[in-house]
Amino acid sequence: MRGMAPSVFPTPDHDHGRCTADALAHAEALCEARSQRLTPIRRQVLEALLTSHKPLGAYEIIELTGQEGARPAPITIYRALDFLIENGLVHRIESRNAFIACIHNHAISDFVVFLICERCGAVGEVSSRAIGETLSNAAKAAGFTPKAPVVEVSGICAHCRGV
Amino acid sequence: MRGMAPSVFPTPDHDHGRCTADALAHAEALCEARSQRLTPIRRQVLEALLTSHKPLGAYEIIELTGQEGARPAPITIYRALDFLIENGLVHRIESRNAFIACIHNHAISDFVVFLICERCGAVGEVSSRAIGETLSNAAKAAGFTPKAPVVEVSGICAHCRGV
DNA sequence: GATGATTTGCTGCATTGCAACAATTAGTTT
DNA sequence: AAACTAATTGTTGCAATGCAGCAAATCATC
Repeated sequence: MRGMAPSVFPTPDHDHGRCTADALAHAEALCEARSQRLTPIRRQVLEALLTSHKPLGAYEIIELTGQEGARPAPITIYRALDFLIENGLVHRIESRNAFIACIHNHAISDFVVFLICERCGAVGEVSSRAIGETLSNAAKAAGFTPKAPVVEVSGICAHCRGV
Repeated sequence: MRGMAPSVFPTPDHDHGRCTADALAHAEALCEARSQRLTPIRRQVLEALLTSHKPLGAYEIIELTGQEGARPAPITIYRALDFLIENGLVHRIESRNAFIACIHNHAISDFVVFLICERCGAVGEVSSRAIGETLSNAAKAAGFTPKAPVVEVSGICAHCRGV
């Protein structure tokens, strides 16, 4: 079910618990395979992001992870985020200074476009080979060797536009 | 030598004074046409960006504009930047928290790709209809109504790769 | 020059992000 | 199990980015 037409936006009625659980399982498997440690803190940060399904600022994550009195320091969250981003489990949304869990199973190098709804804050994730190639060609035409493209598009999602 | 394929990266040997002067003249004409005021501060900020030809942080601009003892407050620079961005004279590079003068004469709505050299910091500006359309189509396929795409590509420019 | 709108100055502060070192924990070896 | 090494987390502190709110100055128009 995954692969050909990946769900771009998570529909409001999707099985959220399931999708969170799946993503967590995937994260565990991936860390296992790489001999990386998905420690409690890292797991909590990932869970917070998966649960929200929207981009969260680092300080919002602090709120969400430290319920029981003691809340983690900012640097703790940033370190967990660094780990998750390096392992392709989380993306950083540059235009928002925020972070979002990746619900696709793509490689870190895969080309990704983020569609960010200005109204509800939802983020759609499109992985388009066509765009990647077009972009890559344009870069090369300018003598530029591309590395990590950041493509973030603001707009209004189908749901908010009132389908 | 230039012209049809618009200069993506400013070559290191281009007539810098000329290009700065041209851009300033264009900015003046544009503000005039719109009954907007290109005040001294706004002009100084634009000049600083044009002179550097690289993305500058807001606080770098403060350094560059306040030589004679009194340096402008951050908010002053941010306000000038807001004005310049609204009028399409300056772009914000989200992935760097930095700003760069626009040396093309495109409309605000035009689609622009920034090629950011990781080594020398130079920024190339490509305006590609093909990319714009591909992106727009992908967004629409997801039921998304796009507004302002941010496309920023890190990499190594031709000059630094040692042409 | 009085009036209203725009711009700038000023004070203060919120947000984002990380450095540096100590303490702890996990994993490995003897 | 004790010792050792590497990775992770805690703590303190702070740098960088960005803006709110109000007062003062400037501009445009009548």
